[in-house]
Amino acid sequence: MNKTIMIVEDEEDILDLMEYTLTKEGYDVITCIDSSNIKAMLDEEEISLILMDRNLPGIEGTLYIAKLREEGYNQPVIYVSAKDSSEDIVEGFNSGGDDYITKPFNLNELKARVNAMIRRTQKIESVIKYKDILYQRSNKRFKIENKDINLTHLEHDLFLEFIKNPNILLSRDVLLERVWKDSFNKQAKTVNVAIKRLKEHIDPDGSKNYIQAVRGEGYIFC
Amino acid sequence: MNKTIMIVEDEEDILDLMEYTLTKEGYDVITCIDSSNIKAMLDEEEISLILMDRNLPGIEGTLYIAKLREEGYNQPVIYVSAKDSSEDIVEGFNSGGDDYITKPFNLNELKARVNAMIRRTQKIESVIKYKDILYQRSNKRFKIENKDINLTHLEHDLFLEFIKNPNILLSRDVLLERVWKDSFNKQAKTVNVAIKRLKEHIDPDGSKNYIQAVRGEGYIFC
DNA sequence: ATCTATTATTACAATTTCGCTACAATTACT
DNA sequence: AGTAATTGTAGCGAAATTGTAATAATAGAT
Repeated sequence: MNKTIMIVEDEEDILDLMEYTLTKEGYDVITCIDSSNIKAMLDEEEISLILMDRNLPGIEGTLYIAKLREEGYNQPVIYVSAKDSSEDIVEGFNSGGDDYITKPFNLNELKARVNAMIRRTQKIESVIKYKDILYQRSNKRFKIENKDINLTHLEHDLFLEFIKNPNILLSRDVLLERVWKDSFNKQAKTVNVAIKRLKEHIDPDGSKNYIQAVRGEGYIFC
Repeated sequence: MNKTIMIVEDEEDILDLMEYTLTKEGYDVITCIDSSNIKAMLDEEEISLILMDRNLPGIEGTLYIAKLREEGYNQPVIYVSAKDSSEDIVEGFNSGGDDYITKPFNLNELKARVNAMIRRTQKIESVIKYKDILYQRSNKRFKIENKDINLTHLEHDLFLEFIKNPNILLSRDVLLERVWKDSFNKQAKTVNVAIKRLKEHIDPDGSKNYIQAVRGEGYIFC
């Protein structure tokens, strides 16, 4: 699945150039020529990165991003701007930006910075390790103490959710929402049974205690 | 708890300048003048960011980082280098770097880039601290003197109410209303017992006296 | 020092939660 | 379609939690 990048830029030729370059690099690109429908896009699509001009019609890019951040939008932002003084750059970072590219920019550097930011923020780590548990994304399989574990589809998704959130309490509601696609018509007790079945596979003799119930709250993996 | 930054730089005056700047910015700094003990440091300390010169005695910085990445070290890396061509920069990112600052650099920009990288990569966990008590929102757990405390659901809610209102007198009615959902059919004496049970868990030997009764009024936590 | 109202403690009953099982429903695969 | 595997639901029992009431201890007033 391609990652989607949003480019906000009002100069058409620069916009086209960036879109062309990043599309060729394997990204899906959504373009905006002003800030009017950025939020709607962010709400609808899964945007992995925002490339942001600062000189937008109507509003300064950094002010817009600062507002977005306040509202909880957390997507990484790389400014692409002709404002190139140290003060401008610092302002960009302080407004919530993650990187700053000055115009005119080198296309290879743009690609490199975009790739690096996606790499860092999307954590496409091919393996996840936690204690004696190993997960390989390539084949979607878990190993515990180097032994292969056979899980059903549901158990896999459930365990992965725990592995991704070690030491974090997950309520039954949260689990239902994240692991079960059609969570609305499932009842919370369903989680109990699913977890019992998962435990049977990852810790048959119950010695490890990876997943613990927190009474009245949910389950925690540690 | 301060985040720790590792600086790898063989030019002493630059190293000192960076160390001074980042220390003033509130970071702990570990310095290396060559690559010889980087790995040992990474294994021992919790390093949040690596600032890396490329011209190290013995090995090219990008090669070293690429090797680290292969071995699974995942800490964010910002190169700080005099090599400033586009090719050099792209090479830096491709080796596994997350940002690239060219020498000579502006100190404010260094700070801004460092702060932004830390902000992005360190999901700051939300905690409440009061004296030797720590509450972690992520797992809804309390630590006292760094030891995990096991509380029941009710005790948890009750203690949290006190932690949120230190040095404020809370009447039994207020507590009932805020902590018990169905407060209308509970009697005030219920609070007494709940508090006694809470105390047993947070202060078994009664030495701390976190929560005190105020005769005729309620309870106060301090 | 004694008395009294308030709080702490204890014991027990009521309630809630969770793990487990058996079985039904659904899904996946041949 | 037929079969096996997976997943959801309901109910039971054990265990933990919580509320109530009775009793003991205590602080503050007289």
